[in-house]
This record gives sequence, C-alpha cells and structure tokens, in this order.
Amino acid sequence: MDAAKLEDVAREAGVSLATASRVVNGSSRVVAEPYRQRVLDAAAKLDYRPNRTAQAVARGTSNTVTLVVSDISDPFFSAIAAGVARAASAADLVVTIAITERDPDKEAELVRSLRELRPRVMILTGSRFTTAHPLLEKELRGYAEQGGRVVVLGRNSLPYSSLDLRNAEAAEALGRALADRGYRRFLVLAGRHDIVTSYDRAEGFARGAGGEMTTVFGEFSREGAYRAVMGLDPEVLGRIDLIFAVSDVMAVGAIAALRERGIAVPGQVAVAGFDDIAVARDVTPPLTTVHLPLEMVGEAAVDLALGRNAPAIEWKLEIRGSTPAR
Amino acid sequence: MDAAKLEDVAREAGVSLATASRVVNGSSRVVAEPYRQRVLDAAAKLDYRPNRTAQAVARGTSNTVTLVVSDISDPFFSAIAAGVARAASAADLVVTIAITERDPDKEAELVRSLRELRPRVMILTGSRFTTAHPLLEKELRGYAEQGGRVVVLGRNSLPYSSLDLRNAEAAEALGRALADRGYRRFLVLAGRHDIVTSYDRAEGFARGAGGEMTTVFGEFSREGAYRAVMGLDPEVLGRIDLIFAVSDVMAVGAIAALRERGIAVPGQVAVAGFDDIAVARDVTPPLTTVHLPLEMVGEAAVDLALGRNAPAIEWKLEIRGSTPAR
DNA sequence: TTGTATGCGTTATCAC
DNA sequence: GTGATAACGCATACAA
Repeated sequence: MDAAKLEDVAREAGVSLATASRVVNGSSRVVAEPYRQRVLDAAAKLDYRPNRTAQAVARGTSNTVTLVVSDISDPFFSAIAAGVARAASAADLVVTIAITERDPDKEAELVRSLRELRPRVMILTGSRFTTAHPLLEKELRGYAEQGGRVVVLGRNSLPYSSLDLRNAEAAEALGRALADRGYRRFLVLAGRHDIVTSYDRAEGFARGAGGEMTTVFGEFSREGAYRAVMGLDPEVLGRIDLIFAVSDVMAVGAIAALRERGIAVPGQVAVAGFDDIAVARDVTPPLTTVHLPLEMVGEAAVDLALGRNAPAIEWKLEIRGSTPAR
Repeated sequence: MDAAKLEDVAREAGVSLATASRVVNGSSRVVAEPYRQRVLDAAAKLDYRPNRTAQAVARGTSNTVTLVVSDISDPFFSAIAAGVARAASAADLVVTIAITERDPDKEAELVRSLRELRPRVMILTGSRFTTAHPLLEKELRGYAEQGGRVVVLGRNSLPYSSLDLRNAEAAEALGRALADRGYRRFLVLAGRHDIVTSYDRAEGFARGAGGEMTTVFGEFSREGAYRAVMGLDPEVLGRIDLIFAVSDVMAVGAIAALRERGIAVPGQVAVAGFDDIAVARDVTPPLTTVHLPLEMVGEAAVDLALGRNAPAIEWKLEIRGSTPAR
C-alpha cells in the first residue's frame, strides 16, 4: 500500500487540492473552519504524511541543514553536532552530516556535491586553512548566490556568517595563567600551521606564556600527538616543564606517550589542552584546558544561519591537576 | 543567477530532455557517443548540478540513509555514526541524523516524521526496550511496506534486519575472565532493565562471573553512573571487590565517583566496562572492557540495509589495568 | 537509439 | 475563501 498523498486527502475531504494544501502546510492561513476541519479529519483518517522531497521541489528549497565536520567520532565535533541537532530539531530542520577527514580538497568536493541537496543552510566546522581554496570558494559563492545560507566556524576570510571562538585570546590567557603558576619552559604541540585554529592557539599561547618556547607539529588527532611525543628527542623532553597541546584530543595522546616513556605527569612534565571535551575531566591527572561551550557553539551556528542573533561564545579557563603550581 | 537545470543542458547540447537525463544520471547506458559527449560538455559548461530532491520525487525514493541515535555526543554512537558515514559515502548516500535523547516516545515520533523524507534506509541504533512500542512498530511497518529498508542495532523482536552485538555472550566471557582473576564480590551497575542492551550485559556478566552479585540501576550515562555510585551505601561499597558497568561511559562515571569518595581504583574496588570506546585506554587505570568494532558496526548496518551481506561483528576481551589479578 | 509526453507530490498563481 | 491549473526539476513509459 502506498502512502496517502495530498490528492487522496483532498478527495476524501471533498475539497480541492489547493485547499487541502493550504490547511496542511499552514502557509496562507485563510481557510474556512468547516473545510479546515474536514481536511484535518481526512488527513488523520488516511494517516497522511507530506512528502518533504516534493515540497522541496515545489518550494525550491528544502528544510535541511548540512553539517560538515572533519571527523564525527572526534568529541570536539560530536559535541558541536549535538548542539546543531538540537537547534535544528527545534526549528523543524533536518540535519545531514558530511565528513571531510581533514582533507581540504575533500571538503570542497563535499560542498560541491552537497549543493545538489539544495539545503537551506550549510555549516562548515572543519578547521579553516590559511591557504585559499578556489574550488571551495567557488562552490560556496554559487551556493550563497542561489539563496543558501553559509556559516563558517572559526576565524576565516570567507565572506559569510562566522562564529569566532577567539582561540588566540583564550590561548594567551591560558599561557599567562600557566606562567603565573611558575612554568617557564614550554613545548607547544601543534597541528599543521596552515590550520588556522592550530596556528591561533599556538601563537596566542606563546604570546601569553613568554619564556622558552619549542614548537612541534603533529597530526591534529590523538594518534598524531602520541606519535609526535614518542618521537621527541629525550634532550628536548628533559628541558621542558610543560606541554601545551592545541586540543584536548592531542593532549590526551601526549599524556599517553609521556606515560609510555616513563615520564611523570605532571611531576616531570605538566600538560595543558584546549576545548574541555568530556574526557578532560576523566583523564588522570584532570586536564587543564580552555573550556568552550561546544554544544552552544552548534546551536549558535544554526541561529546565525537562520538570521537570528546568536549568543556570544564565552571561553573559560579550567585549571586542573595536570598543571599544579610550581 | 539560478542553478542550471537539465532543460538548460539539453537545450545547450541540442538534444531532448530525455537524452540529457540518460547521460547525466547514467541509468540506461544507451546513448550514442557523439550525443553523449555533447551533453557532457554542455553540463560542464553550465556547471550543471542535478537537483537531488527533484530526482527523489521523480524516482519515488531518495538517496538518504537516516541514522537514529540516542545521543550523538556519546562516543558509542559517534563511533557508529562515523562508520555509517563512511559506508554511506562510499555508496553515494547522504546521511541524516536524528537524536532520541533516550526517549522511546521521541524515537517513535522521530521515525514518524523522518518518513516524510522518504529515505532509502533507516538505521535504529538507540537501545531497544523490552516493552513493545505500538507507534514505533506501526511507523516502521508502514515505512517498510512502502519500500523502506530498516536495520535495527541490537537484539530485538522487530521483524527487520538486525545487527546483534552478542552482548550477553561477551559479558559472560568477561565475567568468567574476571572470576578467573580472583574477583568474587561484584556490583553490577546497570541502566534501566527495560533497556535490552543493559539487561543482556548485566545478566550475561552475572552468569559468567558467579559469586556474589549486587545490582544497582542508574541512568545509562556518565552522570547517571556517577550519581548511582555516589549514592551507594558505604557498607555495600566495602563489601565488593569489582564494579561492572554495562558501558564504558558508565564505568568512567563510576571511577570518577569512586575517586571522589576516596576509594582506590583498582586497589580497593576494581572496575570493568563494555564497548571499548576511545577513552577506555586513556583513563587511569586503563579500563578493562569488551572491545566492539563500533565503526565496523556502522558500516555493517549500511551493508545490511543495502542488501549486501555484512561482516560478522566480533567482540574481544580487553583486560587492562583496572582489573589486576588478585 | 532518440524524442514526446506524462507522471512524481506539492506549491503557488491565477481567475472565480 | 475556493478551485482549476501551471509550475518545480527530473525520470521514464511509449512511440517513433
């Protein structure tokens, strides 16, 4: 048995297709009460469900928000996704997700093919890169020209609504706080420097912390950080008193590597991260980090896309056991 | 400027709409080379992108897979989502996510409204309940009757493809292994007993472990477990030597509570979990658990939905530092 | 093999 | 206020 269509409802109610459409989609509110009730009854009786894809074609736009993330199993992104999902649900929007695997080319390709879905909104949360990407820019421009709303997370030079997490400012405050606690010789564990988020956090931290600063690069993931720290020269490790990883995920990898190398945390080397993902409180010692209200970030992204004014995103220092005063 | 439509491509190439359609969607492969090339050129020149929603209307079905999860920020679900996303991407399917917040009624309501999108596939990963849910069953039945493919994760009595994680079997093996290591007095930290997954794991564990068994119920989350353990009678805590939490997320909450209460882990009370989410290796001590290949589970769900035969899901014991031999 | 014509389920523009 | 009817963008019988 096929699904009941609007035509069936109209026939059952003894009204025209147009009238039936008016009452079930509630656009133009002008429908006389007796007719209105008959249509509603017919729809209920037939268990009518509108076909959203058909609506999208007729209206020229869908009720979809597309969320582009680097990796949905990364707690940073899944927390944001939770916020997007909640806000979208409240606005009666459907969320589609797409994974870039941290590949700028793949991201551009995704945006390109996702346009085919005619989403109302596209939210880009994967890290921005310092290098321009012509294809991405072209696709976004085309999408926006055709009425799509774009929201980009993080500092960027794209001409769309953007949600700045003020990474540099927060990292600077963290660096200052750790310097105040007596740390002097730092290792910054960064992602690639063409990742804006990584660059801003590393640079901000250095500015705030002062002192000696060594920078090491690794993949922007737990394993990348783990490998980077495992590969560190013992001489370097002996010289530093704190590792600042540009994300909690990386900090966790760094701690694992330090342990594996027999280096006491925070006794010999302290560790700090960024994001305050759930694990930050559950590792031992609890991780000093910068708290970001990630779910709220996701909600704010949807708000922005819908043209509402989004709440400001406020970061907050979380000084925990991984960086005792010394 | 509006997007180029198929009609524009056809006109530009000097062929009919039908011919243009045939070459760009690749269905019936029969199109003479010269025409074919002209259409391709025209499409490229106009930067033509098919309108997926219109295709969905015309074809009567979309290229969408809908993923229903309890909470996307829970690592269990986000790992599965990563697998679903990967497999879907490979099959040229788009993934939409929906969040139930662990509410059976909301789940049913979601399924109901998600049907409006006419997805090809619906994957239900939220935990099954032992109590029947008429609305959910009605919606799923209707969806399936209209050609939709349903895949349900976990043991269940729903008449659709299902992916059994063999929770009871694995939990039993874990219980046996821990008994072999000398543990005798157990506390099982379970979710509600009408959650099939929780019930199976608790029951299987008890069967394998033998010995004394106390069962405590909490919300199926980190906070729920934390609260449950914080509320535990000291006398009970003094009597047990191991807590088995039915998920790693709960185990982590339990460990936090034990620490807060000043109880040494694993010195006074050992802890074991289930799932082997990423954090399991990063907490201290590393968590003994049952490894599930969660991303593979997600991929297998898509395989099943597409009528391919999915690889078997193999669990594996991971005995770690949280349960030393005694 | 190609083109014509019709249909997919809705919305929206008209007259009435 | 209501009802024909033409879009919306594409797929596909059927005829040529």
